[in-house]
Amino acid sequence: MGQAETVGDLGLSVGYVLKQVHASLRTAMDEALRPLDLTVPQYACLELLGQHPALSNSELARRAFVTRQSMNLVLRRLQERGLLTRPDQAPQGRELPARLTEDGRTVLRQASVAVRAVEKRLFSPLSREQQRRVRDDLAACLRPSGTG
Amino acid sequence: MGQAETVGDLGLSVGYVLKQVHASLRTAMDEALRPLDLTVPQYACLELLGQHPALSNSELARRAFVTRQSMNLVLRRLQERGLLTRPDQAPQGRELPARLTEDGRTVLRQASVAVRAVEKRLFSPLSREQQRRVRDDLAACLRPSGTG
DNA sequence: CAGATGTCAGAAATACTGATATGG
DNA sequence: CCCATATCAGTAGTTCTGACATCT
Repeated sequence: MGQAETVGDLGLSVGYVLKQVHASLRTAMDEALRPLDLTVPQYACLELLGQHPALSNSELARRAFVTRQSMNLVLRRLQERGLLTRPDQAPQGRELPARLTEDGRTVLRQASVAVRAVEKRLFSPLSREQQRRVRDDLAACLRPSGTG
Repeated sequence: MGQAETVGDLGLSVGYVLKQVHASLRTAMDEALRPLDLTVPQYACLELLGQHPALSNSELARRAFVTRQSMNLVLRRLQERGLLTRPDQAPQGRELPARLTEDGRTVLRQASVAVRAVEKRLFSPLSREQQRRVRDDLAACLRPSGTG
């Protein structure tokens, strides 16, 4: 092993470790949300609407890291289940602001509890101070993001 | 008001920030690997084989966070391109250990350079010390829970 | 028999691309 | 005209599920 120029060990790569934790989080969230019949994108949609009512499809897609097309399907499904409503006509422009129904808020509350429990368990090896530091450090990598 | 029990702000959730950084990393890696005609799973496969020769399909799938079926397709594609080889017959058991070809090593070297540049840029807001700390803290979240 | 592996097949969700229409 | 939005359509890559055979 004389490769000093390469990363040498994937375990030493911040990106690879990040991917591992993300995969663990995703899997755990899937399991936690399954009893509520929610996928992660569906939960993300509800959570976003809970905190930012009347977001449009495109805006929800951006914040949930999915395409507009995918978020469109998510919105339809959640609307079918009566968890949210969208106006038939755009109040202004083309945006159709989505809003949670009473049922939607109820499901969101249950989902939030489940997801927060998952996060708490996953990051339990870290102190609150460490968790705050990790969050802030990671957030610092998003600001300059010319990447998009 | 009245909802003081919820997270309140997704930006304060370690998981959400983690997801954002992961999405940025994934997008940037996609762009960096496109000129080499490699997808992220394909790159992951090459990188894993570069560091751990003769890994089997199932083992590669686990470490790359994809299903056996998906990794099977990845291996076929890379084999078609002559970047790796697999024995026609299993040396022992059912495992078909994959190995990089000379071309595979060449492509991997180029891909590694590109990906490391992406990581370096993404985490540039952090000092080397901060990067090390984030990596170690995240790694600490992987040891206990066998979730993923 | 149990367990891991490789592989095949079908259904489902998602992304990418392109196109259309509408509104600012 | 340019841009963002909503939506539809087609293609592709991925996942999930189930299944089967092989080897330890």
